[in-house]
Amino acid sequence: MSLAKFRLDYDDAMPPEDWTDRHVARWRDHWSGIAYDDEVEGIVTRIGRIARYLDRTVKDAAAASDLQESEYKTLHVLMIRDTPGSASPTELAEDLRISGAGMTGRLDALEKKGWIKRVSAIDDRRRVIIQITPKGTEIWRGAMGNRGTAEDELVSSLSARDRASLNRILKKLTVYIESLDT
Amino acid sequence: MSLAKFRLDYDDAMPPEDWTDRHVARWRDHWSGIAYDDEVEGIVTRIGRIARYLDRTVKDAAAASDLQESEYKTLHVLMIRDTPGSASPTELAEDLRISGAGMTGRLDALEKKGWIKRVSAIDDRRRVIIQITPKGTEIWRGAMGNRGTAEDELVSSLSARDRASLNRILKKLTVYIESLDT
DNA sequence: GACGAAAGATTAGCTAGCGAAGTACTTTTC
DNA sequence: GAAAAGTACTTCGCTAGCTAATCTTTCGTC
Repeated sequence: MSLAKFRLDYDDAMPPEDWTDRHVARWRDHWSGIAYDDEVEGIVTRIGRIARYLDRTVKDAAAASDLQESEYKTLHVLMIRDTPGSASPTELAEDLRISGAGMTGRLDALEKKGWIKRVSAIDDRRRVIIQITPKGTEIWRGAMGNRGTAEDELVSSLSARDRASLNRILKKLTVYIESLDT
Repeated sequence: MSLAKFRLDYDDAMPPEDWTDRHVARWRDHWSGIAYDDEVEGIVTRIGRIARYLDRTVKDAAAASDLQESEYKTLHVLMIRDTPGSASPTELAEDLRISGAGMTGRLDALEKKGWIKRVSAIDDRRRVIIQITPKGTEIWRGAMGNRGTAEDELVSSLSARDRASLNRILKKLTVYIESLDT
């Protein structure tokens, strides 16, 4: 009980100043005529900075396995689906939010390295099925390991209680966002 | 008091299922041999998705003022500094995290449109000073207005209490991240 | 105070990804 | 059952941004 109380106090203490605090303080005054809210700006800016950090960790994890970020991400979306390691170029392009033309380029490179292969679908010969190879699976798994570490370390700088709160509140935001696009 | 209690209950209620929940459920099993934590994955994935949504709102805000995202962002970093509307190409390139060469290209385009001008520094003639023009300021302010709206709407889907908690917890993460890079 | 090193910006050549057009199939429609 | 419309992927030409090289000016030091 007193432990719980201690935890509460500990969690609720405001952390020291960060880059965003300085940014907000500097910018508060320059928005004359435009609606401005410190708290909104703080949340939005911090989410942006955290996301950028996470992107960087993905890039580093890829580099540690001698992969380009785009190569890692392509293998990744190929693996994290209902049918792991198997998908059409169109599906992958949608997941990666790149064009079909861009996808062809990426797949060409991956195929040349022997990490995926193209097989044509028997039932519909317009379609191509991308299949990850054992070599591709192995290299993806390697990068995956490095990546987890950095994410775990970031999140473990929070108490269990903060982790749960954060997840809950973030989910409110994603639920809102997902309710927007029909 | 009873209102406060109600709010507490309301805030703490788990929101409905989102994309990330489905993603986590689907992927929990496929990580055999790799450390995996639902909560970490949830936080990381949600932050990524929210950041992407925010990026999209910036892009839309820019488009609504007939600006390319890169044009808006360039004007933006030029405006949000200690000396608003005035900076060197190198400083801008650092803020935008693009190369010097890329910066030259962007500035060429903005100068042609009459939104910035290059003046050379009197004290150090290697340096070029980028100055925003009144026309540039006006177009930036326009895009700025649209942008705030979407961000405000997103954040206002949270209670005041959740907003404060979120900001506090995010700040712990940014403090951690900023402690990493020396 | 001269000359090599450094700094700031630009130019040159390259690459990834884009949109639009093209190719090869499949489905719909009359 | 053949023409028209639609779908899946690839090719083509272009653009933005990258690295490396260059040009101009300034700084440091002997």
